[in-house]
Amino acid sequence: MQNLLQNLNPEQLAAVTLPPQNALILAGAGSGKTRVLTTRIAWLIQTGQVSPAGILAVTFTNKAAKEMLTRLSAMLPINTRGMWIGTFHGLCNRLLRTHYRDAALPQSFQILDSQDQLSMIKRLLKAQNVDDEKYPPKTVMYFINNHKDQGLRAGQIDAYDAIERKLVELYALYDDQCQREGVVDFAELLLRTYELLTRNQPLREHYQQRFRHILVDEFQDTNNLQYNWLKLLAGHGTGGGGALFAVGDDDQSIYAFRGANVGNMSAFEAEFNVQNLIKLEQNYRSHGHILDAANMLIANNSKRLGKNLRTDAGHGEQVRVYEASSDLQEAQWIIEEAKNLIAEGASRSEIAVLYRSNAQSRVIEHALFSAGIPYHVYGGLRYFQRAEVKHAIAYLQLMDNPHNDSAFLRVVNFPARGIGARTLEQLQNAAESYGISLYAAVPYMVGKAGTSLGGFVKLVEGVRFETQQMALPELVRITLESSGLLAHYATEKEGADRIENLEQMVNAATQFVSEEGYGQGAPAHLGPQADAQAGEAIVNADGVEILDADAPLATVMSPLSAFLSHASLEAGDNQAQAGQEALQLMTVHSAKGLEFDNVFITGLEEGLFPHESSSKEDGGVEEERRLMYVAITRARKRLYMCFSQTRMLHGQTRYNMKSRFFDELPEEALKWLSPRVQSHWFANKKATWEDAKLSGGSDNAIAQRIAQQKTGGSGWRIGESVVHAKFGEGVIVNIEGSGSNCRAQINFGSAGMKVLDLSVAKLERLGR
DNA sequence: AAAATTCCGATTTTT
DNA sequence: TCGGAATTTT
Repeated sequence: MQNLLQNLNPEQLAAVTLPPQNALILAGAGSGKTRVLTTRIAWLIQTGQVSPAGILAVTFTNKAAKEMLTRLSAMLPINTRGMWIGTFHGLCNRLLRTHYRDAALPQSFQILDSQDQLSMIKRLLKAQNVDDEKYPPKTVMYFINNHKDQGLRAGQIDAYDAIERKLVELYALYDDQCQREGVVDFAELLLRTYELLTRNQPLREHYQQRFRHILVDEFQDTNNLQYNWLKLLAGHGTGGGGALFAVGDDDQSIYAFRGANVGNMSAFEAEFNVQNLIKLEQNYRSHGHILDAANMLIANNSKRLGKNLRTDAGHGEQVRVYEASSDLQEAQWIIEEAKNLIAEGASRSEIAVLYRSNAQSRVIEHALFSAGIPYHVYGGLRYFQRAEVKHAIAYLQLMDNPHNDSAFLRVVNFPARGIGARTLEQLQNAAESYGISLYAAVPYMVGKAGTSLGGFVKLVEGVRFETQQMALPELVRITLESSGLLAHYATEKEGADRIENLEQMVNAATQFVSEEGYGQGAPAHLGPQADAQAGEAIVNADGVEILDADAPLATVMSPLSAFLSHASLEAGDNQAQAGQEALQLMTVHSAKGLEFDNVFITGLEEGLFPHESSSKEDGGVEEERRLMYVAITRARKRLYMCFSQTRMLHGQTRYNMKSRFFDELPEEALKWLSPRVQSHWFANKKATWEDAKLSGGSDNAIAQRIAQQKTGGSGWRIGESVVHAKFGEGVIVNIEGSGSNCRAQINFGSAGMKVLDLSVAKLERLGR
């Protein structure tokens, strides 16, 4: 215990040892948030205030859940099994598996990832003869998901026009189809669980009484459904529920675009009558100048809960700012500085290059590649998303639940076995008219189609039978073999990597079996294991028996089902990073939660960061500012910021102004590395030749770029910075016509793009 | 059924 | 511009 609370600062200590009441912890970046969360759990258990089974800890990502578990088992001598620590989706999965009958799901329901969901919607639109120009599949998907995230079923939506009515209809049809197939999408996991607990009083009360302490990480990222889900479990308004301990940072709320509602923080404070609000403002990560920059920037946001980070570390070095003339040159500069850092002894993995959008990585990657510096890009395809792996998973899914049409269609003719588009169309019609799955419709097919499809069914059934008594890894191996996938890729030229990925799956299954505590030899197909310790049986007043969805999962899921859930809910690592020392390239979003000694924030230009589409939605710029805040607070020792006067985007050269965020940073914390007086025209001219050299451009390319420096005889040049009395600072993007008919297209940033007559408009040159 | 061609979209992302 | 998905050609 002494150990546990050692070295906590007063605020952290206060948070950890709060009485069992609702609490809101405002945890600034680098303030030891995870430490507080895990120490709180350990303290509650060690002081005997709660048993491990009374703990529910919820996170958003598997990574965060895993980290919490790891830290906890280091702190506590006891088994962490009894605690419920996981993601919203993972916990819902567990609840639904246990109470599948009450939730009206088949025991081996399967989880659709976003890809599967989209393809299912496409299929639905086709079957319904819906014009996909008028109702793009993506739009339908967003409509469905957004409403599920709000807790709304199709029947609960008020539609005001024909289009909305159609979307509602499609939503209902989609849900029907999912139900027929026995599949659920990600949002459905949450909504189903919410509805289950709302509807079923004994179940609800059982879990409300069980979970004495509910702890939530990254609370600012919760959407409305998640908030209501927590409210329900915490027994809000019933008096009988547990205490909700929410940890979050409103200044790091950067996921509004996927439904996160920062307002949940203040809603929680008000609705749960929170008496315990603790701010963690002591930062253990960054040097002073970096924190000053972050603090001053974020102060420009309104509606904050209010927080100011402080550090005991000194000022440290200033933030280095660089203005490049082109995106190529920006990349070149980054590489020079990175080389210097490495020469000074910095480890490559302690250098991060952050950007607002993925498209920006290309130029930087190219430059790094040319310079021979190893790098790692975050956010590529994850293991379980790879085509070949998804194919293998589809075969496994069919063995566990043959009515999953997505899985059926994915592999019915892969590897090719002569089942073409016509055959499948017939099959889909049959399935449609009988209201059954494709698999179930196969017996209705006659002739050649019947034979070929029947062969496929026999294949699936055959493997299923053959593997009945096998353990999971063995089952996976046989499936890879019998499906013909291995043989198929063996004939492909580029198949070696794919085969390796497939073989990797046997290892993944082996690892899964040992980590999840399945008896090594347990048959993969078998349902809840007889020898596994059963969950505690509860009988309510009406004599209804409730089985607690307790660990281990083996009590409620067959190893195969569990493995398939795992594959859907945890898509796995992004590519084989080879573990070598490499520069870290990623978007600002994916950098959240990480920290590095040295950080580059790149592309700090109006239109890019803040992104132009953010200025259209209200609160958009404030969210971009929070994003910038996240970016700045990633850095421990050294922070670089850069921007470029010209940039190639979607095949066109764009002329951007420097980001407004520079004006919101303390000048004394910045060190400008590039001369700021240089005119755009001169810089562009220079850029033209430098870029030509960098990219090895031909004379033709050089001439083309120089041709862009046309003036229209107006005295103004493209790329030049100007000031207009009304619109403020801008950059000339294009010049049309000549003489008295000469008009210039000018990007005034937040004031928008304007076309001005140069003989009329009063413009001044900007000597920056 | 594979190969070639056209078309489309383009912020951010986890489950 | 460029990568992927959809469509058409061989």
